[in-house]
Amino acid sequence: MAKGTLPSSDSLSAKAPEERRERILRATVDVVRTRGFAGARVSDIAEAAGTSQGLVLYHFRSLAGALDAALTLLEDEFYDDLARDLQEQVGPVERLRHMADLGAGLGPAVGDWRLWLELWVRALHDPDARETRESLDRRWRAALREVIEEGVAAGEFAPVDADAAAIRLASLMDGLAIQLALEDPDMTTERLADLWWDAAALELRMSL
Amino acid sequence: MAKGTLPSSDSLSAKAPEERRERILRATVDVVRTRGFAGARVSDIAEAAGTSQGLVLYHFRSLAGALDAALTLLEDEFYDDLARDLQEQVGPVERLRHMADLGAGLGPAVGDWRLWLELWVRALHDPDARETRESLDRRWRAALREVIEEGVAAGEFAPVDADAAAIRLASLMDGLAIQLALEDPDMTTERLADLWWDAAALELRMSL
DNA sequence: AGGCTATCTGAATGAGCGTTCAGTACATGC
DNA sequence: GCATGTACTGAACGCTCATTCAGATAGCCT
Repeated sequence: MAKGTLPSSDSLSAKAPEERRERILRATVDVVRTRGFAGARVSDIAEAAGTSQGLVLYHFRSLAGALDAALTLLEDEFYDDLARDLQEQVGPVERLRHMADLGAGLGPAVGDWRLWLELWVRALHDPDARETRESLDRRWRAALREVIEEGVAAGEFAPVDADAAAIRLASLMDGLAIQLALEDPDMTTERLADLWWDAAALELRMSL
Repeated sequence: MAKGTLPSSDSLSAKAPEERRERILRATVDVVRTRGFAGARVSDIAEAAGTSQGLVLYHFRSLAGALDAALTLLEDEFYDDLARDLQEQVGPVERLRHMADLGAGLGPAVGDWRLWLELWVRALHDPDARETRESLDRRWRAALREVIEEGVAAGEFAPVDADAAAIRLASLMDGLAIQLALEDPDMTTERLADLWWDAAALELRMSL
């Protein structure tokens, strides 16, 4: 007992290999979150996952491979979370309100904005990351545009240019989130949600 | 001839040491712009400056020292450029218009948004960078707020909450600029300037 | 002239880190 | 039971890169 691979009767393992792989992926995301893409070391990941360095490389071929895999995991989860989250809301106003909360980091979905910052900078130099972030952004913007169009159709919002409104509101969210991620003294989650919501009201001529 | 340090009679040098130091600083900024903070190597800087690695370390003690110095150079120039640039404009509307152009990367001032992205991420992990970016942001936001207050006082803008409007417009600029920096297919300098200007018009109830 | 200091170079050093590899343990099929 | 493949480990390798260092050069003071 108490050695490398544990037999199926032990407390850990079970369907060991896949579970292990998953653990490493989670660990990779965590490490990127705290150390950043540039600061992520194989040893950090291994330690965070409770495995050897060798295993990280065994499953993902290289550090870059692990980082890429973590990126796509993130992308997939973002899609799923966003879709599920928005389905739960009923009208356009509620959905929009919910998106404000998501951006402010309240919902479980989007996760940490620090990761987004990291992704952006990695996208500056890595084509894979560039594509991932573009895809994520498109998705988020499209969701926003749909909500806006829905609201316009329902007569809850003024008949605005949905495309422009969506890109502006999405960008505003990004910009506000930067301050939040960097812990700017005059930005909090509540203030972010308020500022964004007010901007949305203005943009869409909602009666507050 | 054609060896290490050149005598004062030669085509280069003159007040050599300071000039050399400056060259290295410029080179550092350039390298960060293209390779990023994380990718900047002493050898890159030396090569870009046309000097030896040794000299970079001689002047700045360490790579981190050079990066820090480049950061403060950036900060100083940003202040100067911004102040000078805005002084040249006459009314609040012109100034605001000018800020839109600055953000879009037209003026010579602000420089590349890629650098800002890099700064943000560095700020996530380095306290010095955090302070620099906070200071830069405060400055930019303050300038924006002043222009807004000026416009409100002159009756050109509606009597809005200048603080909220400034932080929103500044954040929107950041968010839009991210797309620009990442060369998102549906963002251009013109579109950025337009989107931002429209948002400002909306926010401040300017009659277009 | 002869030290002294500032400036500058190129090679050497050594640490950090990704990747490779030889080997162990276990499971499965024969 | 034996071979084979998968999962996994820890040590070793080798490369990149910041930093150190032993000089070289040129002005400056005396």
